[in-house]
Amino acid sequence: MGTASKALSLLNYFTRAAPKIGLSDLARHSGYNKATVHRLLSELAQHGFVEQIGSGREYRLGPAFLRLAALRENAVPMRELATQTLTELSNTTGETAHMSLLNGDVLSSFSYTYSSAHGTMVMMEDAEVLDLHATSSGLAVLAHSSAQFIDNILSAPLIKRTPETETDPDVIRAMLPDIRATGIATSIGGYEQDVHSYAVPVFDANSACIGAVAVATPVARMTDPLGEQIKSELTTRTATLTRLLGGFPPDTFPTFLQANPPQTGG
Amino acid sequence: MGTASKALSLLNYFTRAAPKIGLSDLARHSGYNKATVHRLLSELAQHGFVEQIGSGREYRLGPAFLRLAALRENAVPMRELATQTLTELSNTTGETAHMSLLNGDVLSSFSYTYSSAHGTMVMMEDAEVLDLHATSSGLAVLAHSSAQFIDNILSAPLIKRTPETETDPDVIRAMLPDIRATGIATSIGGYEQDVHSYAVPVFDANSACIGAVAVATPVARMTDPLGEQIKSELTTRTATLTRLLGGFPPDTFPTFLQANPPQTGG
DNA sequence: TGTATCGGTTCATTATCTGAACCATCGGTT
DNA sequence: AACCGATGGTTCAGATAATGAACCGATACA
Repeated sequence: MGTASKALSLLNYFTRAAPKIGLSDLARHSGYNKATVHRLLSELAQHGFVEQIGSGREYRLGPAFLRLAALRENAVPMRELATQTLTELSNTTGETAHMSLLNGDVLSSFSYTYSSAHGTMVMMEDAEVLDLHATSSGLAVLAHSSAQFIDNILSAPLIKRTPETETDPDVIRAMLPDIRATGIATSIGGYEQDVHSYAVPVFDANSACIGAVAVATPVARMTDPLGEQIKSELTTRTATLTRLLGGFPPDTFPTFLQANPPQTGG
Repeated sequence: MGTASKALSLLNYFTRAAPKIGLSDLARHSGYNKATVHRLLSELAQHGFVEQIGSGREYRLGPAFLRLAALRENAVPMRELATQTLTELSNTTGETAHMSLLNGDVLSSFSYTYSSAHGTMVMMEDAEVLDLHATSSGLAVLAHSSAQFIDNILSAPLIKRTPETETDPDVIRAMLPDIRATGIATSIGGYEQDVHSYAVPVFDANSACIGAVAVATPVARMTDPLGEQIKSELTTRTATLTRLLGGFPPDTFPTFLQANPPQTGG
């Protein structure tokens, strides 16, 4: 692995739950030598990607991301388009809609909208990391990723979030062809107990899967008719979003689901 | 320079004006070998920090920044506090207020608010890079930075943004003691013609200068009374903001400007 | 057809990164 | 006060990964 990758991978250990991390902790988690981590952190700090809190204390993410995120959003106004689609989805289904994006091999929530139709709703958090094996969004992404990526993810230890979480790589692998064929991934209580969700993939201009859009309901509220409605709204609106973002579903993606049938030629 | 720094420094070439950059361009601008740039970009791409647009085409900033910016904002809710201060500033002065943050050696606009008091206002852009030598914010930051940092900035070529832009390092250096003594930096038409601005520095918990808050008016509107009012509002409110952000002005910073006089002991 | 780009790749050379062992410091315990 | 087990940070010989000139294939243009 390249040195730059090592530096960048350190950033993945900062989460909502662990916004500040000490040098030794980071060395332990990453498996790198303390001296290495220190040097990488120094370089990251030089560019504002991390910063130290007290004098000689823990590290946290730096202000550079605010600038770069603004530039990214200016170049690719994803959030705006996504929020629009999600709002439509949560309005028409009366449930929570969210979009997640793949950053390297980390899938994290990007945007979400709630409906005011019910007293209980599935709640989301910004930048929450979604397990690829334990969420409908994760499965949707996995199903449309390269064999190498799938191997990479499934060969790592799979966390058992709930009693319902499937952690057998072979079982998960066996689920993917069906997800590919239908274009829809499902999760019932695999990530959070009492949450039932459907997800469909989002693709970029190279037809690579970059994330997913999902609609989640409390398990008790998910009936067959609601499920059908959600799947229908989800597939058509997400197909539109993919196109708005400049992306194209791959040839293998079930086209009967798309909002507009593909043009022959052009 | 470390390899990680080289990778990170590539990100600085992406701007609002140049959101997409090709491999050869990036190699030229950075001065690194094309093979090196390619390898670094590949590593950045692996982690979602850059992405390629078509098949084998230009690069742009990746989606990882959205996630990391959300985490940063969650850990350090700067934007919220800054926006509040800026809103007060633009309301009481009737002019444009903005805050900039230092990322490594790049100062960029972070947040800004307008007033509706006049028909013409100084306009700002998100993530706009502000020249350290040619803006009041930049001078405020420079004046409270280390000698090494100042040397580093002033030894590089200084862009002449307008006919009024001061580009002589020695002249700029001679301005700094006065800025340090008064706590306020001024720029009249040095960055954008017809813009007069005052800026004061913001400090972190280590008393390092992390950015600046400024109020900018059209040159024609800046009278002595307005200037005095702006400087007064700017210093007191920014001192409060620094404290809210968990920072402390250094001992050398003129304390008579601060909102609350420092406590002896504690 | 010829030229000048482009993005991307190769591989011997070499510069950079690595990591065990080392400080100095801090907080808690005895 | 002495000890312990942490912490963040530093050193330097040896291991490893970064480097860059030259290369390739593709594309665009005249």
